[in-house]
Amino acid sequence: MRKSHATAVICFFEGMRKTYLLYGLGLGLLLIVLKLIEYQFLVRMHIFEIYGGLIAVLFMGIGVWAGLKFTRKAPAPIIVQAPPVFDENKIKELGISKRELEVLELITQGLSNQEIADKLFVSLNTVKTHSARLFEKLDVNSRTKAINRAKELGIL
Amino acid sequence: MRKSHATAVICFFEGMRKTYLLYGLGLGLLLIVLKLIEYQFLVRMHIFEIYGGLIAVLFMGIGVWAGLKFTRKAPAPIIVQAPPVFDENKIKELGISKRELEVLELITQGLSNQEIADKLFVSLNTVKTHSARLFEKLDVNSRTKAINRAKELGIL
DNA sequence: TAAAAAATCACCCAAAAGGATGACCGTCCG
DNA sequence: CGGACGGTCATCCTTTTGGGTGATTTTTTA
Repeated sequence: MRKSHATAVICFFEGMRKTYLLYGLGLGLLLIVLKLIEYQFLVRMHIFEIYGGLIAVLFMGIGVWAGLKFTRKAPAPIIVQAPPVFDENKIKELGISKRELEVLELITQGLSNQEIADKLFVSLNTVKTHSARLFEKLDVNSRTKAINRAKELGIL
Repeated sequence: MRKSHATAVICFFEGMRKTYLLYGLGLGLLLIVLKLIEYQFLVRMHIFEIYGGLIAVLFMGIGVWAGLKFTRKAPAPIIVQAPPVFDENKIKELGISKRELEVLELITQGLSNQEIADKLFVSLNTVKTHSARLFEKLDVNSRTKAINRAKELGIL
């Protein structure tokens, strides 16, 4: 399913800055050069192997370089410690209800849905619907992501 | 003239371990396939562009993948010294290995096992065994509890 | 160099979590 | 009154996690 390497590669290239367009342009130029070579020498001489080999070597090199370059951990992780501002506005903004907030807090405490259900004296199904709506509002799809999201938003 | 391809492949994979010969073989097969395509369809039809583009994309992808894969292998002892963020004592005390620690961190970042597997270039099963041992060592039974436990211990 | 530890992957199974939908019941408000 | 909203619960189904076991390979270490 989502196991493909392509996924990983795509992920790495997400969120790049404009400057990296230069690299794209570089590649484009490279292609043009290759084009010239192709039509002026290689193709006419029927040595596709060299042409293909060149491209292969070249782009593999580029791939290695680019892959390494863009995945090097950002030396400056910036200040991840976000403002711990307890923000009630965001809660309202996202339309999170009281009960949902309770569930969120218990989730961040590491409780399972069943444990939450026991603690709040409601059924497991109820907790599931609360958490489902919560995830929707927080725009996440798992409790671990919800935990981080809650911290991001300054909730809890 | 498939030698030029082979040369590149050999150069790139020099100094690697035996098992990685498999990758070489894979590339070899790929080349053969390309060869067939070349002679049977593309060249005859004068669409070098597609052929070249294919090779470019393919090998760039391979380059990115290979570059990442094989550089992750190289453990950087330098990095280990850098972040004194971790509480090394407790980590050793609990017998948590390096890889397990990596998994733990990614878990705390809210990633699913599949996402972790993609990021570390290992299989889902491997991530599962890592996390299983991790949970055992942390004395928890879920990832959300592991997150809190990690914070308690001052890990991460 | 031999033994131990770490890392990798696989298969099985059970439990938990997640997604979608529908329903019922209060309360509050226009 | 009649919606709208929040809370409750349910069913069905899929995906993800967690737990257990076994195996191979690589790396570290004694």
